[in-house]
Amino acid sequence: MNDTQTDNAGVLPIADMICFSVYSAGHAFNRVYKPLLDRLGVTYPQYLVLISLWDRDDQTVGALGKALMLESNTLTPLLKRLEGMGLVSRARDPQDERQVRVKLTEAGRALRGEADSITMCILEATGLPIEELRDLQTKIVRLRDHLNRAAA
Amino acid sequence: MNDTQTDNAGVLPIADMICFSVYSAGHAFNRVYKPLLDRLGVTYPQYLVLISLWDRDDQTVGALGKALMLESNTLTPLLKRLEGMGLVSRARDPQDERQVRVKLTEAGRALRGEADSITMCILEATGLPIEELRDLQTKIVRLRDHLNRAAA
DNA sequence: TGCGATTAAATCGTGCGCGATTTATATAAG
DNA sequence: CTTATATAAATCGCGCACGATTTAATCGCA
Repeated sequence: MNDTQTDNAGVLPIADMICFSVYSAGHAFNRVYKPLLDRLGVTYPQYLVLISLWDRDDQTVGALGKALMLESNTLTPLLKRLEGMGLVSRARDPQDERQVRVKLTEAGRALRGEADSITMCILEATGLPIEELRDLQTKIVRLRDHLNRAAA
Repeated sequence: MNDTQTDNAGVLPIADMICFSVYSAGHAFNRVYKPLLDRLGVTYPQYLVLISLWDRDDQTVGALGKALMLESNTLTPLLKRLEGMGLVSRARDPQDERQVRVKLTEAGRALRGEADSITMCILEATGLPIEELRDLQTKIVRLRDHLNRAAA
């Protein structure tokens, strides 16, 4: 026991905690994405919404929330910002007025052309080969799904 | 090409993006931590500060920021909240008045007793064996450090 | 048909995270 | 010494996240 201060039995140093690794890795991704997304004028969560709509246009707030694992209290103001920028439109579904359908505008579709180069920059920045990233991705998803099941 | 809408060449579905896995795994950790930390009355970032101080008391804002990879604009208000709760004290260093030294109060030290059971709950919630978590942790740290180096 | 229960978004308040800037102190160079 | 530079923290503004609540529309069922 040669700790500088106290008996550390039990409590891991922060650097060794997997939750902190995930937490700080999220911040690190943001730092890499920021300058790339600044050129599009969108934030990272906004970019995720665009990706989701590029894949499937005309989704409800709820469907977007399910895909991104976010609630309407997060998405509603974010979508209003995207609408304000002219990248998406929001309108009540006439078939079910409770739902709001989100669609890409022409400007929103146009940004899709930038996505591939951004992805390449990110892959480059990870410094890891693609197979390793895929493997890591699979493991993190498994971890996340376990956590979400435990939280429910 | 049997996509419902468009030609998806190049843009991965969100679910397959490693950045999104990390992003959503961070949220998942928070969801598991929330009810555990609520009983202590602290948030997850505040808890990280406490862990850092339990390991080494009497740190400057800058040192905490380095450990947690956060800036003073994030830490200062957070530390003021911890001070308001009576868990830490903040005081200018007489040797260098630019620096603020953060120390645990008796109440702050007392919370340390709860930490082990929280860690056990989290490990349990991951649903993964300890060796696998350690391996995953190492890989995520490597990814994070690559990203931070690329962002710099 | 009517009315309670359910569902979908939106609203509100709090606490991060961070870019940009400011304030205050310390250090270095002439 | 004094002035320029560097460093540490704080301040300000904005955009997430999310718990709790509210509003509005639909569904279930007698």
